[in-house]
Amino acid sequence: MRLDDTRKQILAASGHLLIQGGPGSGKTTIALLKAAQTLETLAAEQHVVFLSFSRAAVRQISDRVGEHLPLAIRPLLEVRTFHAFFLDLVRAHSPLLTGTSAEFLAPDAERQRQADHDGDWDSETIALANRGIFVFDQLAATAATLLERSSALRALYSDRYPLVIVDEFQDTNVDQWRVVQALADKSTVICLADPDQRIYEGFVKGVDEERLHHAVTALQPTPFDLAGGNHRSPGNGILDYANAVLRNSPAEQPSSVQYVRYSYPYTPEAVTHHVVLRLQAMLAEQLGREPTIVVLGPSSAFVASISEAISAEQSINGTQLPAVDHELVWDPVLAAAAGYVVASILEWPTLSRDEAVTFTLHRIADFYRVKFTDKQAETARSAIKTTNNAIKAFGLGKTPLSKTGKLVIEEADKGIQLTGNPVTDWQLARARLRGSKELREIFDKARMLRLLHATDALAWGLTDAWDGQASYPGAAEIVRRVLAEELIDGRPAEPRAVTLMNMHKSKGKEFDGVVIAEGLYTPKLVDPDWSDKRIVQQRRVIRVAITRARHRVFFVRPKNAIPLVPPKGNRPQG
DNA sequence: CTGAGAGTAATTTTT
DNA sequence: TTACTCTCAG
Repeated sequence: MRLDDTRKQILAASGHLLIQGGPGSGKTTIALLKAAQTLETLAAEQHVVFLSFSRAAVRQISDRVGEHLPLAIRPLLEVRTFHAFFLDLVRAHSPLLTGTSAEFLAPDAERQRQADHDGDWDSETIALANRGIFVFDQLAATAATLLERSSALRALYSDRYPLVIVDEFQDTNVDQWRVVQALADKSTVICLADPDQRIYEGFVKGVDEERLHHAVTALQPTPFDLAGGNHRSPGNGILDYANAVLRNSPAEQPSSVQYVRYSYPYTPEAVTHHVVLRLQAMLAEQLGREPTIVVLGPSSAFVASISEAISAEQSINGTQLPAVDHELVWDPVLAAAAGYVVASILEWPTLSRDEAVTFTLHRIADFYRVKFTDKQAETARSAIKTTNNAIKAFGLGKTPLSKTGKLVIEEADKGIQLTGNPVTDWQLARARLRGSKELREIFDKARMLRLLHATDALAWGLTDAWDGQASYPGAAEIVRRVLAEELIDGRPAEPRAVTLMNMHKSKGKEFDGVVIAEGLYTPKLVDPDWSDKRIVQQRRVIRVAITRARHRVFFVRPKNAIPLVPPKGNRPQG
């Protein structure tokens, strides 16, 4: 990359820096160049740390380290997620605060506890942290408190990390900001930010629209703006169009952005299937290689329904559409909980009738504990209660009142013939989950495990568990362990040709082609009934989604959806 | 206490 | 369309 004046100034500057720039403007690149400068001057034991939000982002940054840093100094740059960084800090130093060693509550365990807890969960997580038990959300707060209270610890960390780079600074929450502030006392801090990519403010606790102002006031950084540049999609109008959507300003629609409108009897899922294949063909021809494509939707549930549709071949208008191999990015916790239910059935042959029924019913209750969230409180709560009642009734030798309870007993009495092939046995066990609303739901969610491509690791684990005759003793525990490993330590999978995720999750990623789909009964892309604030926020999300594309964007929208931008001039838009 | 039926609303959360 | 919450009969 040729260095322009702004970049030369950044390399020449010292002290705290605030580097702003839009999607694809090269913030990461200039930060790596700046890091390289510092790395050459480090004393022994010193490192530079580059903090980002997600494992996927860490992976993308790490992949680019090779392009900008000489081999010899690469190990001195630590590219890490906030959480991994804080986890180490808390693990090493929280005994100072709590007097006991640190213990961590994984997300599924946290949600189960939350379901059993009466009263405010946030205050409970603080109480737990005071006893040395940490949920993910308390890691940043604890790290911040430790650094604020102990000048020795602050000095230790600043000495070890003379330069701290903070990615996606606009979306840092208050505790992450406290950590940065504490380190900024002695370390140099570089904040990378795009205020127009604030997509978490308002609903993620502690994320604040004033964050950049706080930083300017507290750190007095030298500001730089890379706004003009665009290295991701130069010359094809995608960025300009995305900015027009952000500002709701009139825009010419570039040929790289196309709309497909659907109406009854076509479903958004089927039309998206068609569009993905068409986009794949267009880009393959344009680029002369297999393109990467992402399908983005406003909600995870809607994206999951698209995933289900494109997993099978279907015909639309007499055209046969082949199934599309793809990856679905999905919250794995609930799918895992459904997986424990399936796995519990794989243990039946080695359990007594009593044990088998009770074990599986407990896993069903756990599923609803995990499902418990503020929004789905009543449904989950009543399912937990009903299942517990069934367990109690069964324990007393009575027939449970609930349908699910009766069905589990019925199935356990039938027994299950397993073969030792984990894949077919898994399907056999899963097929027992039907006949009631609860069992059907668990059946559906267990399907996600296949889509998460967790099944390879699962199959290996189960193969080890097979007792050689009839059963998989300890299967539920193995499933729990395999999935927990995937969740906490798993490196993000290699990007696949087609990926599906919600729009928020796409931030920081890039693909050759992007399909943005909008459903009929699922949340809209924009809705004039929303508050102005929500519309502005949603337009930021759509801009993020559009700018993931290097080459082409397709929208799939209902026929009557209102346009995202007013047409330019008086010409009617096609 | 469970589950059927009616009425209503449909987001986003890194680890 | 689907799924959540509330109400009420059995």
